[in-house]
Amino acid sequence: MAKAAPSKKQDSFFEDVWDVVRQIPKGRVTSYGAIASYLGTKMSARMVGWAMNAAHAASTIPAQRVVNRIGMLSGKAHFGGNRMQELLEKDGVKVENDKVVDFEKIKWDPAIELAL
DNA sequence: CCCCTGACGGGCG
DNA sequence: TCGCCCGCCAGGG
Repeated sequence: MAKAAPSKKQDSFFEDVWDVVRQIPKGRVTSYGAIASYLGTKMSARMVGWAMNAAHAASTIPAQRVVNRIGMLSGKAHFGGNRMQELLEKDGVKVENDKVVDFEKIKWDPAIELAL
């Protein structure tokens, strides 16, 4: 329906966040802050989490690969039960006590990986 | 229009 | 080293 919008204004950085999350390789994880920093909103990691909330509704977004800075499955509750952990383990990511094992080792930083 | 909450992060005590 | 508080941005009541 021809919304005739002069410019979509990128639909906010939400799509940008999803695009980054979609590029996260299997077996790798990243943090909200890393994505926020890559987008330039490093001070507002919360917004990344907010985008994830919308991403969950859209599906097709491996939001389970996005955890907080300590590698804890902070958004696990939003997946329902231990769905997030199961998805991560299926990706080859070991999770223990709601936390990613060797998080620092498998951490995927978009500011570095996508900088290439 | 004002107030509160939220999947975070960093600083200070 | 652990714990508490403030800051950012946007949506909902």
